[in-house]
Amino acid sequence: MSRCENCIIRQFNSLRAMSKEELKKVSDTKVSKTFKKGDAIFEEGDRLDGVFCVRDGVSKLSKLSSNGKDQIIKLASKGEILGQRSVIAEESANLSAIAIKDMDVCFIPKESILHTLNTNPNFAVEVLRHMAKDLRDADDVIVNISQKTVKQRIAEAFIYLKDNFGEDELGFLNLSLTREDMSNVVGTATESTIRIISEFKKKGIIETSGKKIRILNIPKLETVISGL
Amino acid sequence: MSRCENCIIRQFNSLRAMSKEELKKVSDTKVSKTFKKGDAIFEEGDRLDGVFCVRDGVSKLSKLSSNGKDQIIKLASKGEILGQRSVIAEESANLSAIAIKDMDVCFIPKESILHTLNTNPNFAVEVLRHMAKDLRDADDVIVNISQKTVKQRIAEAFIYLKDNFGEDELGFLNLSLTREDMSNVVGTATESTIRIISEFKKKGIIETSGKKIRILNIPKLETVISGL
DNA sequence: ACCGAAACCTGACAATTGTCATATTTTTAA
DNA sequence: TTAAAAATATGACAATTGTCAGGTTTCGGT
Repeated sequence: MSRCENCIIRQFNSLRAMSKEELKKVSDTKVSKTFKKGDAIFEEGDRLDGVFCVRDGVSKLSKLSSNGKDQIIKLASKGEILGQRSVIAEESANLSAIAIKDMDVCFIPKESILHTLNTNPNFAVEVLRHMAKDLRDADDVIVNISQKTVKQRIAEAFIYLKDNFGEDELGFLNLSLTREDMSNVVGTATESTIRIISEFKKKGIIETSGKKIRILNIPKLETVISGL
Repeated sequence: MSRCENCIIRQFNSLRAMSKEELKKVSDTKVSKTFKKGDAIFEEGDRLDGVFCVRDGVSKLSKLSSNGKDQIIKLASKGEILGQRSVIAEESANLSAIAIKDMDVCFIPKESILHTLNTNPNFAVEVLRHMAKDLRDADDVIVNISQKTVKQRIAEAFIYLKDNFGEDELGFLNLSLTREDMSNVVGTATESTIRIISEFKKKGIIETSGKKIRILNIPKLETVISGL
């Protein structure tokens, strides 16, 4: 089994602020796990006794609202640490984490994390910086959802998917969400998303092939986002 | 001038995790300031060279959206620390802080904060816990804004104002927002807010006297929130 | 290759929310 | 106190979005 000390993923998250010794301890207690598309890594309300470091795949972090719909708060992929907020706050999970692409993760028991937090200020500050960034992102999402139209938000979501997950050789988005997941990201009804995607197709802004989506005209997308 | 070591406000925020010595240093470098209603403590994009500890009054933290409307992300009062996120992330402020009730704050230069963060893990973890809570709150706001109607959100806002800022002897809310600020909290047009408040008045759910608002029927408000 | 389930699509309509225009009331400041 | 400015209020209407009801297509497993 691979050792954390040699793990490249580490470079992308706060674990890089751990000392050699701390990493060794983490490595000794960690457990590799895999999750298939659709599997839950954890669910809202679960007590987490550790965090999950994503080595491969993608997970959606969502929260069930009182009207029965899921709201996707974030998409997490390689390098992200899941469950950190709950472990630090010593609360049960406020979000569910469901795999939307087969995942390869390391489970790290919370003891190593909490101990390092309490003894290594570098690590604590590194985690703090990450959380500060998440918080700013959340603020931006709040503004977007409440001040932009559904069409603008969907256009933004495509740009987001391109920028964060990239495109394959043929220009198709590496990560294609179902219309329903897309709706849960932007906070709207599935039918609305379908209609707007159809409209984008008719206008030559995007193109689909099977369930893959290719962005054809970024300037037009930007125009939609700007709301003109 | 009063000393941080004796400041009661400290109990409510992460400064309580500082040692006597650290507090003394903070106290020596801090500067008391007052802001009148309408004054900006700082604005979106400002580089902050410290944080602001609120001793009295209330501030709205808001972000301007591309369509020219403000979105209020949070209302901060006694005990809150403003600007912490930006100082920690070493970024310019992502939000503006405007006083909505005359304020009495202490400005604490970032050096003391950052130095303590890097040397006192207790303090770092305490700050982390606070930020973890803010992040969860932000997640909840995202779900609320995208999945609930304007009417539900306004009803929730009244409960929020009552729970967080309390009522005076006569049962009037201690903090009354203008209709415009209320709109910017729930993310809707001012006219919509006015209409819904009128409706609540007609239904005997709330009552107004001048610019003060009194909640008359909490169960009815809860019913509105539940969406039946 | 086939079946059932899930995903996708479209129309028709209703509900919600935003915009504009215009009063009225309240607050503020000279 | 009094005039100007800001906040509140309401109507009429348009735009956006949601819901329901029916389709078709695509996909995964046997």
